Amino acid sequence: MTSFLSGLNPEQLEAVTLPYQSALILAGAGSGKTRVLTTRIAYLIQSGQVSPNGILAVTFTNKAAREMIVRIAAMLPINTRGMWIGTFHGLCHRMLRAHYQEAGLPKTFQILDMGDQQALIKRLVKDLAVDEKALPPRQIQWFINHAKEEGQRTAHVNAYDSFTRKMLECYRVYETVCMREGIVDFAELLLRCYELLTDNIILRNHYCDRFSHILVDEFQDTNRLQYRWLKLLAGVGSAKPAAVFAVGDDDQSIYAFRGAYTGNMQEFERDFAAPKIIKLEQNYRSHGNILAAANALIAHNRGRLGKNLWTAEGRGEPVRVYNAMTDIEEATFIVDEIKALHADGVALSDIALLYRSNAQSRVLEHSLFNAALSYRVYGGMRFFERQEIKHALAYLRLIAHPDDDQALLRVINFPSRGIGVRSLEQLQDAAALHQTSLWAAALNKCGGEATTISDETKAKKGLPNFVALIMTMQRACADLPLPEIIHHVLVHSGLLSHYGTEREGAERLENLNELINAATSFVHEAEDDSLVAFLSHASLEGGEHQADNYEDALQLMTVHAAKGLEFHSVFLSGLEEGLFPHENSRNEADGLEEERRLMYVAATRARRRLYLSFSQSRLLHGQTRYNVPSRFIKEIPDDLLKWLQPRAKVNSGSYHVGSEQAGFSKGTSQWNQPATGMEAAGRLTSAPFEGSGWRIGQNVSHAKFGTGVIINYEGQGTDMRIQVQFNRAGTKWLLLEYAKLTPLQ
DNA sequence: TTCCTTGTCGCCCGG
DNA sequence: CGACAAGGAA
Repeated sequence: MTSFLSGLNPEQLEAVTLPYQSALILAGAGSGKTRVLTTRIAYLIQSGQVSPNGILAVTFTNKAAREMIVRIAAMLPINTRGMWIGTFHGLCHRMLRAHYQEAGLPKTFQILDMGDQQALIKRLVKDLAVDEKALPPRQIQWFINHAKEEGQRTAHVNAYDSFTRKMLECYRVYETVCMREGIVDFAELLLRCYELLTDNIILRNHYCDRFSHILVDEFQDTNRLQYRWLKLLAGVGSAKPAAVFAVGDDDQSIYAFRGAYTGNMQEFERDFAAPKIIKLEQNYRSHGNILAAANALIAHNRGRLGKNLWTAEGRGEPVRVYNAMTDIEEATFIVDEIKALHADGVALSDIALLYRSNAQSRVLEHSLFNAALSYRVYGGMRFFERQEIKHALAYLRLIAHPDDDQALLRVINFPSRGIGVRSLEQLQDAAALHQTSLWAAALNKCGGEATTISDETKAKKGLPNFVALIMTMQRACADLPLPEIIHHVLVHSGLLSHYGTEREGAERLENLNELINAATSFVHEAEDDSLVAFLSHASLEGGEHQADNYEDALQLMTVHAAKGLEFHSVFLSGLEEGLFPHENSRNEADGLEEERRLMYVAATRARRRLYLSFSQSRLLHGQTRYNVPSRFIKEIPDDLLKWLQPRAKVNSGSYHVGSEQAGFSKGTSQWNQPATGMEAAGRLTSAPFEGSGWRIGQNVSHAKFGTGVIINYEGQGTDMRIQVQFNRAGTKWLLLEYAKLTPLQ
């Protein structure tokens, strides 16, 4: 039975075999954290201390949850279904579905993702006639989520100033609408579940009795509400509290900006009466120099719980540093280096190219593309967030739950069926008047009329047509299996034919087809294969469709996205003040320290080779910026670094002439002046267009608009139109024949 | 109503 | 620079 215990180091073994008690495991990067967690679960079950039903394990990502299940299944020949393993949100969702009545939710309640939530708030802001400039929807969204993550309902928020009062007003209205429409956002899943367990003693006792062992991954990322939820579920203070096994690393806490509270780690010991803190400090991933660099860097942070990683491996290679003139040259260097590594036998998929913010990826991608290196960018648009998928899901949501205004607004006129802003306004007024959902208002308006419409009466237009469509779908789909429901909806909504005729529609059609495939595999895997369950799955999972590509490709991602991963070689680009550490971190308390932890996470991703690079100039947001090297480079001892020189001749020749000059000439724009006529002309170079007698860059005068410069033209002969940028009147297209322009100079 | 031009604004990101 | 929203013209 101890087979899976062999190979553990003493600290790991101690953690895995702890007696029935709460414990905090400080697990450094690459110290075998996941192995300890999964082995602990296997050990508890194998030794008969708990049945699978008594286990609850919580993670932050679906990926981590899946990995945990797979690894446990590999160790134990048992059905993992009995255990509750999932994300905080997934587990809360599960409880709310099981007890929707006690939680005061409709049976078919739907989950809002971030995009849905933002759209809803925008809609409300419009209705409230609030000034969007003074109260940006993004900020309102942040306010609401933040309040909920602190466990605060509208009644609990202190609003002393007018700004907060306005925010609070939005929060109130938002809550009312969510209740009426039966929708729930991510933070609400947690808060609602927390309140359910607080208010309902019978339920709470049931779950407290059931889960005797609770295991938490990435504990440093928990927010205050999650912490309280854990306390409640563990029955802290009761006669027999659960044993909570919390694994985390304060040095890798990089989500403070979304509510993670590292104080949870300090308070855990006291609140959960945990007699034991175990440190896992042996690193099995990186060579010595890389670890030494990471340790030296993170030592600059204060208030750490204290931990120093070491390795039994040798020192390995030094950390390489490259100083580039421009961002383009930096990219060229990285590409050359990756080619060399690849030629030496390192798989592309074992090399990561990391950056602080997504905006940096463009230049890098450009160079990779030109060098014909295959690469894969993580963190872009996710499957269930695509426009066409959102539209399809909206129809599905209406079938399951027609009071969902959000979904209705999304597709009431898509594909267009003649319901314009006017009819929509009337509908919204009617709904507001009776305090009902739009759907109810629509039914009211159409009376019994709509229900009698059969398929032949296509002549009917507008609202009645839409109402009939949804009702027909509801009837038709009542007894169909999920994939067929989706197929039916795609056909009858007109989405398929709409995208079939659109010029860029081929990929969208493919995605819609993929949606049916996703539903098919969902039906096979999930216990509950209903439409409502699938919709929840779509919101909670977001769809990480990245495992399907097995081509050997370089990995591009942000440092945040790289957490938890490891690679043979890691390139960390853009190590410049203002970029990394990011300038926005200057205003935040603990901002710099969080940036340093981010850097620590980045460095500890590398097994064998770590490259740090920075550039003296960089084009960002359409402006060339001149940066100084990141302080983080200076925080690494010199004897661990190896400064690389720019490659000689062939390469340097091309980038010095090309990009450096471009960088400096564009540098004039740093004064932020609007482009003058001369500049515009200079960029395009004077180009006469045939037979007209005019040329681009020509200064001209117009009777009404004043003076300006020709910047473009189209057509020919009497149809020729020219575009003139006037000094006062802006840019205009004019028919050359009638414009009566006077040439100047 | 749709298409196209014009203006604004921008960080990191899981569920 | 680009994505996206808002407003004007056909």
